[in-house]
Amino acid sequence: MAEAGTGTPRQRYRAQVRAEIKERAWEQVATAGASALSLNAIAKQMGMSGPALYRYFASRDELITELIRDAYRSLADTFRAAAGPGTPDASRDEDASRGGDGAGAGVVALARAMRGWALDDPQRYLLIYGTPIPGYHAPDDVTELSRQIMATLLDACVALPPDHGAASPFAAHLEDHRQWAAHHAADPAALHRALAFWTRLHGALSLELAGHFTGMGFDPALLFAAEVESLTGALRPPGR
Amino acid sequence: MAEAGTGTPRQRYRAQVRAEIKERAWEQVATAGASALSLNAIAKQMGMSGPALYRYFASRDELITELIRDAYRSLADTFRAAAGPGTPDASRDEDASRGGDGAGAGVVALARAMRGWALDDPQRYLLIYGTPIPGYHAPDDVTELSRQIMATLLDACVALPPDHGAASPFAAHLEDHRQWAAHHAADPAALHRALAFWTRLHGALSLELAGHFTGMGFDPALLFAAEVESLTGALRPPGR
DNA sequence: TGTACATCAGTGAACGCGCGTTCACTGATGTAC
DNA sequence: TGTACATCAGTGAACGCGCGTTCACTGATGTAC
Repeated sequence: MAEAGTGTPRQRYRAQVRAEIKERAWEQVATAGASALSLNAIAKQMGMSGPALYRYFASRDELITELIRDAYRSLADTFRAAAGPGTPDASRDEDASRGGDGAGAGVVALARAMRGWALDDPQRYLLIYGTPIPGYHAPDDVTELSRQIMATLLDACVALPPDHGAASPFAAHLEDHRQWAAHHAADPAALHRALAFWTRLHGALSLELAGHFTGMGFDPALLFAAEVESLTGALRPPGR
Repeated sequence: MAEAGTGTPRQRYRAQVRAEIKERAWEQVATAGASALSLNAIAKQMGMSGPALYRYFASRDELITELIRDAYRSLADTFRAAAGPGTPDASRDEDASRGGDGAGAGVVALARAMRGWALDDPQRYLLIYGTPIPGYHAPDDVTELSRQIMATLLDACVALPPDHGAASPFAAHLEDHRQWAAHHAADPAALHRALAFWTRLHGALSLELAGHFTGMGFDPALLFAAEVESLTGALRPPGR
C-alpha cells in the first residue's frame, strides 16, 4: 500500500484509484452487506467498465480480502491508540488515558474504543465478527493482526486490580489451554477476563448492530456500559 | 401448517411437498448461508422444475420468512420445554428440572437448551441472531414469538435468588424503559439479568459458531459454562 | 358405475437481469537514445 | 529537443452461468350428477 504522494505519478494514480475502489466497496458493504459486493457495480459507480477493475484487483475475493485486512488493521490501530502511548505493562494504573477511574482505566478505554469503532461503521465490524461469508476463507496474515488486538487487550487485563477469591474453573482450564496467548505473560485470571471482555462486549454490540434492540425501549449504550462495568472492578451479578 | 395425516389426500401431499422444500432449504442455508438460498437449486435437488415451487411458496422471500418463523417457533418451544412443565412463576426453586443445583436451575436449564439448540443447527441460530440478511425485513408476527422467548427467560430470571447490594444504574434505567417487558411482572434486577443472559450467551455462542475460537486451544463449552455461572448465583468477576 | 367437468400439480419456454472473468484491442503516458 | 519504443490504463464484445419470476399449456386427480 503506497503512501500518499510517493513514487512516480503513475504509481500515485494507481494508488489513488485503488483507494477509490475500496471506498466504493465499503459503501456497498455498508449498504447491502459483504456477500452482495459486486465488481461490476463498483465499476459502474466509478464511471468505468467492469473489466477495468482487474488492473487493480486480481479478483473479487482479493478485494474482499483487502477490505478484511483493512478492517483488522484499523481495529488494531484503534486499540493501540486507546491503550495509550505509554509502555504496555507497568504502573500506569493511575494515569488513566481518559475513561475509567483509575483501576480499570485501560479496559474501559478499550471498550469505549471498540464500541465507537463498531458504531462508526457497523458493517466493518460485522465483516470481521459477524456471520462468516459463506465459502470465503480469510487469509493467514489476518491472524497476526488479531493476535495484536488480543495482545493489547491482554495488556489491559493484566493491569486490572486482582480479585481475591477462588480461581474460576475456567481460568484453571485456561492455564493448560492458552495457545492463543502463548507468548504473553498474562496470568489465567487475565486470560479469562480478556475472553469475557471479547464475548460480552461482542454480545451486546452485535445484537445492537443487528437491530435486535430496536423497539425494546432501553438505551443500548447503558447496557454496554453495564457489561463493561461487569469486567472491571468490584464485579457483581447483573441487576444486583 | 397442516398436521401430518390430516385432510384430503391432496392436502396431505401438498403439506408433504411443502415440508420437503423447507427441508432442502434448510440444507442450503446450512451449507451456504441464507443469502445464498436459491429456489431453482432447491427445485433441481428435488427433481422438479423451478416454476413448480411457486405452487407452494409465492416467492423466495416468503420461503425465507417461513424458515425464520420456524426457527423462532422451534426456539420458543425449546425454551418452554427447558423451563419445565410446571407453572412459570412460583416456588419451583428446588425442583430443578435437571441442570443447576437449586437456585439458578431455571436459568441454567435455559442456557443449556440454548446452546444445544444453537449447536444442533448453527445456521438456524445465525438466521435469527446473526448478521441480518441485507434488504430483508422479518414479518411482524415473529415479534410475538420473540416475546414468548423473552417471557420464558424473564420467568427464570425472576426465580433467581436476589442479590443484595446497590442496584445497578442500568437496572434503574430499565425501570423506566421496559416496553419490551411491558406485560411482565419482573423487577428491574430480573430485567437486567435477562438482558445479560441474552447478550453474554449470544456473545460466547456466536463467536464460537462463527469459528472465531478455532485454533485458540480452549474449550468453548467451558467458556460458555463460565458465562452461565456469571449469571446465576454468587457472581464474581471473570477470572476471579 | 359411468360420464362431464373442475381443480390443480408440474412442465418447458421465455424474459430480463446481473454476475465474474477472458480477450484482443486502442490510446495515452512514460522512458531511452 | 525529437524520435522510437515499451508500458499500461481502460474499452467493448463475448462467454457461460444462475437467478427470480411469468405464462400458456398438459395431464393427472378429484368432484358432482
